[in-house]
Amino acid sequence: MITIKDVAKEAGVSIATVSRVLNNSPKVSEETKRKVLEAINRLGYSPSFVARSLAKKTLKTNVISIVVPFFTRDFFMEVLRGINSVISKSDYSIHLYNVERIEDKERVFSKEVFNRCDGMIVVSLNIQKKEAEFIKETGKPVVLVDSYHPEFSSVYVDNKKGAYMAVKYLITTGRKKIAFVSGAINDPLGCMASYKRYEGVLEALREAGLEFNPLLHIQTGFSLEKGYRAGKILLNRGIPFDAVFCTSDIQAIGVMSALVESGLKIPEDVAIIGFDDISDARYLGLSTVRQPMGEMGEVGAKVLLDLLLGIDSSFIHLELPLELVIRLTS
Amino acid sequence: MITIKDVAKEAGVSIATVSRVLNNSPKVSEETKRKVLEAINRLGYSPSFVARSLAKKTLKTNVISIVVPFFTRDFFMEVLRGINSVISKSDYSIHLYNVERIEDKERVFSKEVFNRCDGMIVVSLNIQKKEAEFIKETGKPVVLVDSYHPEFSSVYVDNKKGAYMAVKYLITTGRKKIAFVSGAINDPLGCMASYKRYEGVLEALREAGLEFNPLLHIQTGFSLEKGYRAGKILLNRGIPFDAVFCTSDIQAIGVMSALVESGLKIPEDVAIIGFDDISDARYLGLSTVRQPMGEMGEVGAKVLLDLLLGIDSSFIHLELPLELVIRLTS
DNA sequence: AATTTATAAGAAAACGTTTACAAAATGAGT
DNA sequence: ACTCATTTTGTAAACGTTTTCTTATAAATT
Repeated sequence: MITIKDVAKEAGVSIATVSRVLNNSPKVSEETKRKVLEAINRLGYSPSFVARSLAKKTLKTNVISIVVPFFTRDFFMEVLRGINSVISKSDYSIHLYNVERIEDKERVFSKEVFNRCDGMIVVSLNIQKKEAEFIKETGKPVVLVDSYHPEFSSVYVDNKKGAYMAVKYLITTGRKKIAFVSGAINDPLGCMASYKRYEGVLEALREAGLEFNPLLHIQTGFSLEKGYRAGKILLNRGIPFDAVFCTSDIQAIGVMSALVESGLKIPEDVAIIGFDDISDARYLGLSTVRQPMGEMGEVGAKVLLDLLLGIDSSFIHLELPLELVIRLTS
Repeated sequence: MITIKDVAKEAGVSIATVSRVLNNSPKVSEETKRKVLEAINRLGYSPSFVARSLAKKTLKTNVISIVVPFFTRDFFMEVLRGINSVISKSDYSIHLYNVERIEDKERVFSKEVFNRCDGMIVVSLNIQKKEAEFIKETGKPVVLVDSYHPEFSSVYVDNKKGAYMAVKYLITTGRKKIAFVSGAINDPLGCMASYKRYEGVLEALREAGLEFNPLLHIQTGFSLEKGYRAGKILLNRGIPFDAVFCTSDIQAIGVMSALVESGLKIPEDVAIIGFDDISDARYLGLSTVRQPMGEMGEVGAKVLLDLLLGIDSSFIHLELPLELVIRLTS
């Protein structure tokens, strides 16, 4: 391994000078700078990141940790794409932590992880009191995407309102028996989206004087298959319904295929509205509540980058708008 | 910041002893071990990763770099999921590099990146001679997923054969004018999949004495929208075709919706076969060439983990099988 | 020419660990 | 009680940088 010493010898200067060139300190003559640069080139030297971090007071790692549950889901993919599009233009690289179980979450909020990065983006996970304290102690900036906490910069949408808009629209267009396919209302990892959307559904129904029928509510996973099964279950229960609101497009697509399979016409017999507006939704003509997935990621990443630059004024709580997109299924 | 010195003082021993406890060296009495552990606990000490790496000869980072182009595409997502499912069980964490442009690729094969990880998984990218030499120099293990190079462990499928199977099937079932929707044949990043599949198409046609009509070949991106447009273009050209083979399911779904929109019946008028077998394919009844996306990732990650353990016998060139899945579109 | 001031370069002390080596402490065998 | 081996502990030298002092050199002021 080639070290700064080798470079110093090759260039005929001291290691201090080499270091200064490396950190382009102004206090070094053009002449020696050239010599050192040449030596570096000749030897193909690249400074040890580890030694560097140790010597500098500030343990800069140039790494941003991203914590995301089930990162293979469409929503998280889109958020990740947004984050990545910003970060890949900086000189930070990405540490990715996929959390699917409680243990994973615990592992992430540890010194080991925080020691190795300069900042963190947490997607969709709720920050508990203990975790918040821990983060504060590390002193490193953390921004929340699709989640809210008073003490951390957050970029999010109003999930309750989104669901409210969708269900209200269904009601306005004459639907009276509205089924609801959601993720787990009490998510063990603390993803609040399903819960908030549940609240929105309740509010819209209450406002219209309609009753919420728990038998028309299915809690299930975020996949096409799970949506398909939810559709089957709803049909099997034999309770009539004329609309389905789903907490994700992928579930909605699954529900839709189950209904179509049973000979139901959409939207004549049953209207369907999803959530997210993934690209498939456009092509399938699925009505949905569009949330700016990529943008949430982008904005979150930008905010973190600013915080890392020390721009404290970039602390922010930003709500991005949702949009009800009506297509062919409602 | 709490250092090993503080712990030593608190426990009333020397820093060497603390270090021994940390690295659970056998040469330390139970009694002192307990004292040290207590002190560590009391102080909430966590060793500096950076100092540690510097002191150890072997600069272990406990990081695995994953290099993947356009990681938001279904195929790469599935591969990533496979990789992650293995790595998340180890104590390695993941550095993710998304490469979309040539510059990105150059940036990745650099000392800066290799210094910060113990090994690398490269997905779908072709390794050039220069890059291979560079990697060899670093001495760090690299495994290739969905790509092949004689000098590196590789896990891959036979793309040529996959395309051959699909097209041969179409021919066997009476199709004569077969369109081909692919990614770029000469991918600037060196993804060989489209090229290999192109070869497979040519071979199947030649074998059957059919001619390849370049006007029935569209090179485009891997998205539903691009597939949709490809379908439109094919229709607009006015050249009759009775089948379409696509290099990905997502393109196939796009093509399909364009054809259906024009009133064509599938598979009566036009048969369609995709590639990948993403979950949507099953629900949409899309015929396809299934490749074990998740498994490629899993196996690749396992091989890398073994190599990192120093098990040199785990160097491997492994071809995983493809399977032609016939559903409703062919 | 002698003094001061700027500027450029070097010497050496950090940074927080690990580890080879030396030194105690313990215990067994006489 | 005395040596010798064995275990446990401490001391100090690495690891590859940065950075604070110094010091040497050149330029500017008297």
